[in-house]
Amino acid sequence: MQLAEHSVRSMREQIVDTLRAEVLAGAWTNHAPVREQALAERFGVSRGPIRDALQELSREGVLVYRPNKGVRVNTPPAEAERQLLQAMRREMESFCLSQCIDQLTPTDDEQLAGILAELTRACDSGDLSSIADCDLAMHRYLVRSASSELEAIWQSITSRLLMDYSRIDRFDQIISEHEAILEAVKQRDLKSAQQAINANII
Amino acid sequence: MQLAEHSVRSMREQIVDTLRAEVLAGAWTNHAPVREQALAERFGVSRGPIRDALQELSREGVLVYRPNKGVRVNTPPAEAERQLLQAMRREMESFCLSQCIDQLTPTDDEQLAGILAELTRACDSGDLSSIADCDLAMHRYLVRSASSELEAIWQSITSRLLMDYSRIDRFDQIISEHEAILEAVKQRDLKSAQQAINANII
DNA sequence: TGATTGTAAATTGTTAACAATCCGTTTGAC
DNA sequence: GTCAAACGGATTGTTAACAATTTACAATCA
Repeated sequence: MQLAEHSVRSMREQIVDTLRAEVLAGAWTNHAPVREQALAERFGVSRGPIRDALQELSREGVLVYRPNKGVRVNTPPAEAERQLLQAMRREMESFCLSQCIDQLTPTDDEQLAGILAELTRACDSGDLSSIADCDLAMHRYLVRSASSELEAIWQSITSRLLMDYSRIDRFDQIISEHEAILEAVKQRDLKSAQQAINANII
Repeated sequence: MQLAEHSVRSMREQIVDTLRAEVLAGAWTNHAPVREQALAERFGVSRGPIRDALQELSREGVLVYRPNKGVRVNTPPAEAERQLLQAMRREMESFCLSQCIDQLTPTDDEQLAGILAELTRACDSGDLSSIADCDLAMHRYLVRSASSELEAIWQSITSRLLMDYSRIDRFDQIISEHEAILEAVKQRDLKSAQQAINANII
């Protein structure tokens, strides 16, 4: 189960991942526009790579782009749309599990356990940005293990849900849900793993 | 066949739409890499907007990007993946139809009829690029009518299917399938329209 | 006052030059 | 002859300057 070469991450990808984590964790408001120059100075690069990153996040649904006016944080979807997006996310993750579960190695189990450990730490310290990051990282790992092709669609769906982690009040529930996923995956029990994932996607 | 609000299209969007139509119609091979300079000269702009367009098409799944090596045309998905993508496309278009069908106006009917007319012309002249364009345009119109938010995801799914229009041998079937869709939509008959669309997505 | 136009600053869009990287070919040692 | 290092052209990645557009605000007029 070989993942894509992670060592060679372009500048753009790093910026994209950083900004996405911040937006999805609710660190940005959608009232003020995002300014390219400010981000360029923050990351120590020119506006070029910043524009690339903002464009990618717009395509992904985290941000909204309007010609000559820059980008803003997207707004959460209407209820009916949200339900469709969640149904698609469930269907997708179930499929990816069925594709990859029998090809996972103990190394993958360790990777997932590592993410879970980090999630636990994040919950202890109440670091919302890190909680959001770890929660999604676990799901993303399984999707990517099945198909890097589907990962982009999964990310696009998940980003558009704009889940509000700041309204979570029971950190222990998040942890136990992800423990259940990891346990089922470790035992290569497809049905249980799918159930655990469906229970986690609410 | 474009909605009014899209009359002001940025340079990037125009390039993206042009290149996507060509790739999806099978006009490009995936053996040779796509060169930025050649496209820049063809469109009469610098490499900047070209890079933007190629990046967007990569995110969408039409092309595949590799750092420092440019982009290539994507390869069709494996069979299991293809079936998942099609199931998601069906689910999505059914949902969008249910959302928009009661809010469509006679103007929309005319727009759709116009696309169908163009599709018929394209089939008569055997213009594969135009056939692909019109086929997708009809579905896109209905998706966009329901939610511009979902349009990007729909496009991403549809692009990755990399449907091979060059293997179509019965043009009359495409036309009649789309006639059935238009007829059901005109009568605001949700069930029939959903059936007609499901029958068309093979 | 309230609306409208004109102007300047701020911001995004585009370009061309330069830097970094890749890839095929040559060169040279063994 | 084989292999590997080095060279050079081609291509992508980044930057800074410039152009086009938007926005905020002040001046003008009814």
